[in-house]
Amino acid sequence: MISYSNPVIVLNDGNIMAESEHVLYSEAREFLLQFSELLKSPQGLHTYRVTPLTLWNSASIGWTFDLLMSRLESYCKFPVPSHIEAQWKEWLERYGKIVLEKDGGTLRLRFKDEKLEEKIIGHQEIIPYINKKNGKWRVAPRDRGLLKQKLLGAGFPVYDLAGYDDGKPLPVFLRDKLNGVPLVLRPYQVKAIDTFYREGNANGGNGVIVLPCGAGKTVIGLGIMEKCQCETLILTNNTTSVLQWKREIIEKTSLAEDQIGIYVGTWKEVKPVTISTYQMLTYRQTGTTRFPHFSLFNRRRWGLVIYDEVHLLPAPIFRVTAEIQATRRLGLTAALVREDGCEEDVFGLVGPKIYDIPWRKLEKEGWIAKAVCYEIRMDLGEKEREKYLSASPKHQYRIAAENPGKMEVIRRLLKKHQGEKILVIGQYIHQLKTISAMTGAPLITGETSQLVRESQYNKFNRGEISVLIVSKVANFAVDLPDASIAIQVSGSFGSRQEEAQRLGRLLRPKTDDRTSHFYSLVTKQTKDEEFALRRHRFLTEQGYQYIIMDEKDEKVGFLS
DNA sequence: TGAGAGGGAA
DNA sequence: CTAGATCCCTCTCA
Repeated sequence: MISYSNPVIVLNDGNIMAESEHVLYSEAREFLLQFSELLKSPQGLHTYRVTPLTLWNSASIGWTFDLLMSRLESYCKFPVPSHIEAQWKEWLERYGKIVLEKDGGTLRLRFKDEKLEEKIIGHQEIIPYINKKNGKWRVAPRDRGLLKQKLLGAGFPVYDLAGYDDGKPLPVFLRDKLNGVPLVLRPYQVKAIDTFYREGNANGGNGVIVLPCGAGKTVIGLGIMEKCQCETLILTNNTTSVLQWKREIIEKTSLAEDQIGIYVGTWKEVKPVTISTYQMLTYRQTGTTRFPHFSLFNRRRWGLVIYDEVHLLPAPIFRVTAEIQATRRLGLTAALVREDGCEEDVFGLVGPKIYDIPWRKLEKEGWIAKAVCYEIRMDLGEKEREKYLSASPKHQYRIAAENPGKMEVIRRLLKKHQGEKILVIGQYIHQLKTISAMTGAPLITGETSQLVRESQYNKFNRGEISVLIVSKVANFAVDLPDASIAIQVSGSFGSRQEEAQRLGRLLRPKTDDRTSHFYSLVTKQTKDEEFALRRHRFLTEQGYQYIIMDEKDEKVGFLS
């Protein structure tokens, strides 16, 4: 029921405002994220944005317009402006109105609404992919992806029911090899797998699954391989991750080592299950335009392609992906946010977001550790402030991020959490070296050899050292040990993805059930503050609250 | 034959 | 855009 005591207002421009301190807020947030995204989250009043893409994602998991509106009204202070309601209805209901289906040996585009057919005729860019005969819109199978991409770009999502090639069969079964028993999956993992693979449903078989770090995304990939029973190509973003996939497949499925190939710079093998990197595939000889390794997509009859860390998928891979629309495609990520605006390509070519479980829900159920986030704000010293003001905008962020005043806070936090496993994470090597010199804790950067990294990680794991200082290596390293405390001293501009990744380091469940603490150190009234706010956005969207502290450890507010 | 440095790319 | 990490390839040296 609409009521003035509710927390939500839909504005005339279509944005949604919600009172973040309201008792109904966390419930409302979970609902709003079903069809919108968080735009701004200042204290007190949060803004959400609805776009065609956010609505299509919600349609793809089954929301209808009427269901959405009736549920929305139960959180609203006032009725939704009628022109906004009409706009949303139009956008949402486009999903499913244009269907691509099999028709003999070719494909056919069918309209459930004649008006849409008329609208689309006017779009020049799709003409090359259409052959209109006897009132039927025929599409060549090889144009399946490009047509979908062009139509999506024009604002018309295509509901693809043309089905998949099964690929070459490959028996795969989940099993706990160590104990010789079937592998037991967590309930949400089973649900994610079932959502992807629906028997007899041509639309089951492509899409993106979003799950926090430590929630077992690899196992979901393996579970889907078990459902598909076919040869599989797995793409990921670095070699450590390639090796990790291989190890998990050997440990947790019936597949033997010789059925798994890795395809990277130093070692190239194509086997029934092959694991490669995005950089391998996007490699081009300098000065040429060919991608010599794209052929990997045709080396075997893959029935499934898994895109690990799909938020990092580079542009050329989208192009190949457009050509393999008849192959099942699974995207995995902890945070489906891109700062380059290619979300639409992920949606169009890999698939919509089909499964997404809020981080806080997994926390409540005990699958990931409890975590509290802090933003500690401090001043910039007089001398530094002068330097900041006279610096070019390009350098200002760095000056603020490297604020020497952060040192004292780090010292205090290290003392406060003495005895716990602590990661200090930052973006500037110079700053990290200073911290390492001050604390005596070892520093790991991209320069550190794999051997040394491994030995430090082991010492940290065994508790021989309790503080580890890490650069951006922490963003990519899958083998970085986990901790219960993280101190973020600087970060990559506005990267939400990075912040999510860093908190993720603290989320492996703790044996003693302890709470993890994530500290973000920010210099007041500088660009550092601005970027920090942007970085926090993904986690606040997930329901994490940042407790704002001043230098003296006094609580001064909340960001939620 | 393999290790290691260096360049280019995204 | 930044700064940094990573991966690919090629070249050199033993």
